[in-house]
Amino acid sequence: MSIQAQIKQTSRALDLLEASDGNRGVIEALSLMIERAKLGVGDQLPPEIEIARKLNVGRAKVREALIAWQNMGLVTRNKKAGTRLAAEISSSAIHIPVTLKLEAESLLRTHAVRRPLEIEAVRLAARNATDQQARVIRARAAELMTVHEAGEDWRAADKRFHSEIQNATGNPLFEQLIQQIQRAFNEIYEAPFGQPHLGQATIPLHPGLAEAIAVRDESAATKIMSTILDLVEEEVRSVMRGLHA
Amino acid sequence: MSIQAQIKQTSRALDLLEASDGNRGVIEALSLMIERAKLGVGDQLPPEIEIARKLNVGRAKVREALIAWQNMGLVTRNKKAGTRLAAEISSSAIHIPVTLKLEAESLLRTHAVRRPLEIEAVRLAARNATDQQARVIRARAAELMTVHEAGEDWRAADKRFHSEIQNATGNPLFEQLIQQIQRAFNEIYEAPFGQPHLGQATIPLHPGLAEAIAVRDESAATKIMSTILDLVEEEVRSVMRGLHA
DNA sequence: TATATTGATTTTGTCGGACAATATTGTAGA
DNA sequence: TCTACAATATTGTCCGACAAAATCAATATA
Repeated sequence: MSIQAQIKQTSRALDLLEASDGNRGVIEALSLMIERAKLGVGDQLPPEIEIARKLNVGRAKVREALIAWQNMGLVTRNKKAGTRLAAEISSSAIHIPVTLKLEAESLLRTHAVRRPLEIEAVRLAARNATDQQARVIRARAAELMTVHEAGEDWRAADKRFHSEIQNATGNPLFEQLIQQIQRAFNEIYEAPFGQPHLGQATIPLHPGLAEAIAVRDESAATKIMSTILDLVEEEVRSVMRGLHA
Repeated sequence: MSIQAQIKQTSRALDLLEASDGNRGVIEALSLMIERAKLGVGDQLPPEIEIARKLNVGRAKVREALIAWQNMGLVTRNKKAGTRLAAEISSSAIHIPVTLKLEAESLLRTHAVRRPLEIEAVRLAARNATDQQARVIRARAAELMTVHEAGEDWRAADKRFHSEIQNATGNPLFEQLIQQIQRAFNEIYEAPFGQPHLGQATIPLHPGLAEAIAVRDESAATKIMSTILDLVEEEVRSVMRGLHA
């Protein structure tokens, strides 16, 4: 290898920290700025021009960083209204974009990916939940039953229940991943089929699930969760059959 | 509401299709262009300026679209080398961005999420693999062993092996998700710890895994995969311990 | 001949300035 | 008090220019 090439490599390795991928520097500086100013969800950022001046970079660079955040759903941008925070931003966190490529026939595939994650989440919840969390899970299940029996829209309550379970795993990634997959699922489901009210049949199973987690019975909990997922899958299949007919 | 405001709203609703979020139009046009030109993974796109001319928009707009794709991992961009496709792009697919928020201590958490996905992938592969796919998996395992015994860098071969398994599930979402999580894992791993050569100890187990899948033994296959994941996890733990000491 | 160096070229990256589009805000009038 | 209109701030888009870097080709050197 030539001397110059060696020098090049060395210097590149040294620069990796700050230069590694384009506007990372700007993003980090912005995160820090936000943290310092104690901006929370809903707060407005300074205009692009001002940020650019403050960070001593061009407006284009700031724009790219902000657009990247917009694509990740961390901020919303509007003319005149400016850029507003849509999620908590801390300088210690890395946001990693993952893209799911969804085609029309992806409904069942999405569900197939969700399955192992949900089951593992339930298992971990049964293993790791604190007594406090177990109580909350039981309460959420009771709440869900009340809403359901009253004939009201139970989806929000259902979501709260499962959120609590995922929260009890002790690993926030489960909640993040599952909910985003769920969101993707709804996105392709709503388009052709309208309002999703999937999973009605599974609701009577929920109190049992809560109970199994509360008494730390991993095997019973995963078994119930598995049944729930089976029912949902069956429902999806029948809806799709109905559509093709 | 004023008449003008009403008109405004109506026209906005009509425009929603194409204008909804900024450069969606450009992105769609680009997808179509790529599909027409039959560009696949690894192929190079025309330079920004040319794309801009062809789509009759400014270079800035094209750049934003391409950068959005870059952030989603769909393309790679380099000076002089140009923009290359890193994933299949078709106009019929939706790319849904999912962002994982990773904190410093996320290494093990990332692994914990990967675990159920990998195990389920292996199970499905054992169930669904065609004879042809089984043969390829066996071949990849043999290849991996050769490379490893020769003392060379086995990571690429390892990746090919696991890709083939995920491919054999019949559900492309598994491959997408697992590999992106893996990418995230490496991103936080490489930064503090340097070269990642994790999983060396698991290589001797790989031929057995290939064999189990080939003979459709789901339970043996998931068992071996589980062991492999355990070993990797232990390795991560020990590396982290070494660092804290 | 083979290898290393140098230089040319192409493409993305960054900047600055200008104007367009538009949502918000304020203001005047019914 | 509400409605319609105008002013204004901010993002969105375009253009032109140059910087930076990676690749490729030609040249020099061992």
